Amino acid sequence: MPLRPVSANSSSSILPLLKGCKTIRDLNQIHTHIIHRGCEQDHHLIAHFISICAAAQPANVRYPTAAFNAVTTPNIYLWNILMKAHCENASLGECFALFSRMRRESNMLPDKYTFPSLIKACSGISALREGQVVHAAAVRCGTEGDAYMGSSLIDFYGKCGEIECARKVFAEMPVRNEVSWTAMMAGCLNCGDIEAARKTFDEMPKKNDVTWNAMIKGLVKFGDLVSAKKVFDEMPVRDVVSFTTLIGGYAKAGDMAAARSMFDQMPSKDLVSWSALMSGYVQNGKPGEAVKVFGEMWAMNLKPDEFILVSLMSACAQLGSSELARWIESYIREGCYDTARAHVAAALVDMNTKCGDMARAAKLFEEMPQRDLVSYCSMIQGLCLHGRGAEAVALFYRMMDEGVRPDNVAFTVILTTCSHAGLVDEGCRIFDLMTEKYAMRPSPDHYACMVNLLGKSGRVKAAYELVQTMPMETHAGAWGALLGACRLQGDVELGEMVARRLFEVEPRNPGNYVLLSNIYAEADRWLNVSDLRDRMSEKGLRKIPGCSYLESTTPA
DNA sequence: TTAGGGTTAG
Repeated sequence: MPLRPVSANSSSSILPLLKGCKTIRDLNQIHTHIIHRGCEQDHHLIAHFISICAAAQPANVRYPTAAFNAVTTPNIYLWNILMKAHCENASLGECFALFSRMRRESNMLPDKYTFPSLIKACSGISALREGQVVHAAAVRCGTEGDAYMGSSLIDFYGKCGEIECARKVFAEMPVRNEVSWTAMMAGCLNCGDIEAARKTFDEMPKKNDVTWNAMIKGLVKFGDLVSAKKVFDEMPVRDVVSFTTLIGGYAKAGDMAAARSMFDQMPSKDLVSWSALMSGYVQNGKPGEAVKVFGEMWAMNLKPDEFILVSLMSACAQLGSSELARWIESYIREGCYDTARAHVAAALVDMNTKCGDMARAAKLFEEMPQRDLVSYCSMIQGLCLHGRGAEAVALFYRMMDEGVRPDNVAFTVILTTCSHAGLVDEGCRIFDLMTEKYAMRPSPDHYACMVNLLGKSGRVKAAYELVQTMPMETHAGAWGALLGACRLQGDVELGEMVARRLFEVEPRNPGNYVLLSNIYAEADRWLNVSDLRDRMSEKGLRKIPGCSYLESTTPA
């Protein structure tokens, strides 16, 4: 932002310039100005500086903290502004460190403006114990009767699933407003208690847009689109959020025709609504449609944000188009987007691996300031996709060494990789790590990966023993994989036993009958084959014939 | 100062 000359030696001439700042670079120039003009002790100006820093990109708390540190006697207002900036942009640890510093360095008590932002920071990551500490401190400071405080606490307990605590705060509030009622209702929805949410909704003395939209969202979350649409229709005035919530609901339910129709009915659209439509197409495996929507936006001269670009990259990854991938990358570079942001960086890596440019993906991956779980998984999966199983396993170990904790998805990715690459010992070691080091309960999918892995290497008995240790009921995925392994190894006896279990849980899946039939056929047990085919006909089951591109295009 | 909509990996 170009600086105009400042005429007066006062904060009033700097303030308008400050309000126009969008990036940290702009703020850097203004800060120089503040120092140069000797306005460093101006509480009003510094407060504005801190809150604008908190909203600027890239987010950063060191800079506003430095401006704050230069103030010799900051008042409570300034402390609270800095606290809010931390709560919005720093880790919870840094927020608490600032809170301790405030208690230590100032002789002021935190007030009713200090606590809501701290509580909100705890709600954001469902940090129940930390939030309870803040709640206790707020009680000691005598701020608990405040409406903002109460609403923050209701929201916090609701988001942490502690609905009884939320109710207690709500019941004890001397004055409730729309925010506290809505937070209470959203808490019920978060805990899955639709009836209680509905009751709260009906009992509310006054509703606003946020209330109505929270109710729609809650119904969408539980897959009750009919009720969600009914509430939407009952709303006195529908805003862009109501439409977008419903678009997301239809997309989640796989009804993209309804989502598109809702989108077309919107009186006005914002970036979030465009993003909801695009990601809907991506999630429903319609990348071409997503790219078309991007084209529509492009034609309207709208500048996409990072959310939209991530969806576009995901669509491109599904299409596998290296040409589009190159275009997107150059567009992102020229548009001054922040490629270091976790979602953007991970999507870039994923897109490049799936569009065939492993070298580019690896370069982007290594250049990331910090690699998170998703980018590691994208890269591991990319290596698997390109038949580089051993490197994928090595990367998985590097991820753990870097202190990134693998989750369920990460274990599925790496176990699938081991299975594809035939890395039996590695797979078994990683499966043990999952249960022993990380104390995680493997899902049926993880068992299915292990069965595939053991089965492919001829260890069908070990696969069977593993499936028997599964704590859940007979699971079609894992047992189906075991039947496949029996066929591969020609184990008729075990195959019969496994098939019996599968026929119980999936009596109408022809695939299981066909697999067993193939096992019999390969053992020349034609009488059994014929019996099994009779059973299939009795049940009216037919296997849909498999068809490959080669078969369908080869002349007979 | 508090409550509502969209993003990534299996």
